Amino acid sequence: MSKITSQSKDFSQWYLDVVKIADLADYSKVKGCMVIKPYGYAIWENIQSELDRLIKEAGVKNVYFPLLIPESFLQREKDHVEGFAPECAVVTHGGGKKLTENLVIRPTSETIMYDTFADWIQSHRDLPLKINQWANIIRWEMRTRPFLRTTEFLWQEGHTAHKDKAGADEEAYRALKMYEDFDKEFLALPVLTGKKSDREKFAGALYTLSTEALARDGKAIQAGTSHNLGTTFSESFNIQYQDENGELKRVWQTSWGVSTRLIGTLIVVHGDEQGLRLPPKIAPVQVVIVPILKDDSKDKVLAACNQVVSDLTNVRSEVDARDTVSPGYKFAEWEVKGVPIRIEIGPRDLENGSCVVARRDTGEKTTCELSQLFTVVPKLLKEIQDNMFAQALAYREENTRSADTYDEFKKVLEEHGGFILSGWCGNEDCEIKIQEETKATIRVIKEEEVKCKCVLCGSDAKNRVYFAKAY
RNA sequence: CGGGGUGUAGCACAGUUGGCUAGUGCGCUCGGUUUGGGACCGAGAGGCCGGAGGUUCGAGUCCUCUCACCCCGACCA
Repeated sequence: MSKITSQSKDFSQWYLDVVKIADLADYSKVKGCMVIKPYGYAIWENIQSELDRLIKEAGVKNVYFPLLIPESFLQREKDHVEGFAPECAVVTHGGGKKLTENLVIRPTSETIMYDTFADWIQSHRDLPLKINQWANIIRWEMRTRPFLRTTEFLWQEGHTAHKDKAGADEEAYRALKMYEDFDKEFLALPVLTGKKSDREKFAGALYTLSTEALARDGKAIQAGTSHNLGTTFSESFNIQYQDENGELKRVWQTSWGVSTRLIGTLIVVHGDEQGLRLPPKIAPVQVVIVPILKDDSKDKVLAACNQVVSDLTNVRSEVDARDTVSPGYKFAEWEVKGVPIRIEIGPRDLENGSCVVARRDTGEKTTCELSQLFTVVPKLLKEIQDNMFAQALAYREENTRSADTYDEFKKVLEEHGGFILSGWCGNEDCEIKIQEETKATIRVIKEEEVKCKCVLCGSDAKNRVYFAKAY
């Protein structure tokens, strides 16, 4: 196993090293795609199972729709096709013949699902309709990076239909809140939430809500999105229902999703010089037990280790019993992989009936009685989970600054990066000019009444917004 | 598609003004000693030097063409 520190001159290289050395994923021979390895996929499975539970608790049912979408479906909605056409992979042949109509590999499933929604929805009694799909999608991005942006990625996409705007608003904000809570509770990620500017919103949406995390290099990363699609798609796909008065009406829709990018987000937010740090709730291995093996005490030590595994019920623990590498090697390896707790057990410990417990989040080592582990470990896992959130939150707060003038804005951006809270007049020209000159974009709009001036043009601001350079 | 860079063993890289049998470290295999923070000694295996063409007595090295990948931008979850 190679090491991280020496090669990692900049953040980008550090990131690639962590992905590789923590054994999460490899580049695939297919350009822009990646092979997710067992350890990386185990993280995704944990994210999936926890989030899937929350989705179902909200009354959303899982479904599966086809990978291939007739090109004409996409073309039915003008903004949507304009937004996605450039990044679509298109199938032109099948069965050895040229197809009469090209099939697009889904870049997102709105169109193919909503064509069917038109059949499923007839009456107000059919509403709200709430479904979710776990799937892979393809977007032909120009530059890719494992987990953060890949040509193919795995995600979850929720799609709902409602009687009116209020129903869709409520659902869009419910999904946003669900993501915010999930990010906090399971991924220990503090996120900013709010509306995107029209320029940054989803192609075809009325508005887009987003959760935004802050990476250690001071760049923002969009972790999840939730869109109120208005009646855009119900108009192009003719999704209508009869209300209580027999009147024919268009449904209001939402869609919302998070992807394998969450894994990339974990890396860029929680990672450190030693590699990955995983929040206990989604770590594939929560506790690794490293035996110190000497010939005369080997069996006793291993037996004690196995006993710890069986004592730790409801904890994902395992013994690293390899005798081909030294304990020091194992320590380093599991640190790169981000395992929250390491327990060391050797002959010296056995004499005292104790062991060494090391935390990945702080590096702190303590001694603990073996008989107490079953209470100490769960408590410590919770503490690590909370501490990681607190650390990330403190980092974000330290790196969120406000700027009232454009000079100040540019200075903060250059010196610190991070989020910058500034007034914005709501004019797209100002937004574009700021982006062109500084690379910073509006991440989310703070939805509250304010009295301040636009950071660029100086006219009355509609809102304060968080700017940042982004992934 | 623009700008920069790299292609030599599984990985990371050396390789001088062209010169003998292409090297080093990590990893791998075998043997032994080790094991509380990435162990050590010894012996091995592993190469179409990205590809094609050229110059030359002789090319990893020089020339031409090509291909691939990486980084920075435009695009984006």
